[in-house]
Amino acid sequence: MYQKTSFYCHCYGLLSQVPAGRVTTYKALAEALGTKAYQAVGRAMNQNPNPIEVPCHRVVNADGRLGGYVMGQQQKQRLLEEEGICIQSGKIQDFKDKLVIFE
DNA sequence: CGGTTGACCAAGT
DNA sequence: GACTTGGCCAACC
Repeated sequence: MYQKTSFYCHCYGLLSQVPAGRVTTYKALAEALGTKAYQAVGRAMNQNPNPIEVPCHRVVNADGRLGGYVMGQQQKQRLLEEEGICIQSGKIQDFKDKLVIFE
């Protein structure tokens, strides 16, 4: 499993809790981890050791933008739309409505 | 152990 | 709307 760091492990764990058709933000993940290392969360996704088990394409910026993606935002956007998320000009529509917060 | 980096965030210009 | 500045924190060198 993920034994790189508990930090990364948490990110993947939380992310795996996000159902299809929903999205989360780097901020939400970091906050759920009890930290403010938003960038660190993004780093974990970039290092993404297992893009299969971890739907990193469901993670977006706090503004509702797609942010980045290993395969490019184009691919990320397409994947999200496939799950029922509407995106326009690289921004998610009804972003807050689809946003998932970890409690 | 100090400095740089980064799929970020927020506020200011 | 775009760009700049400051801040945050883990990972890397």
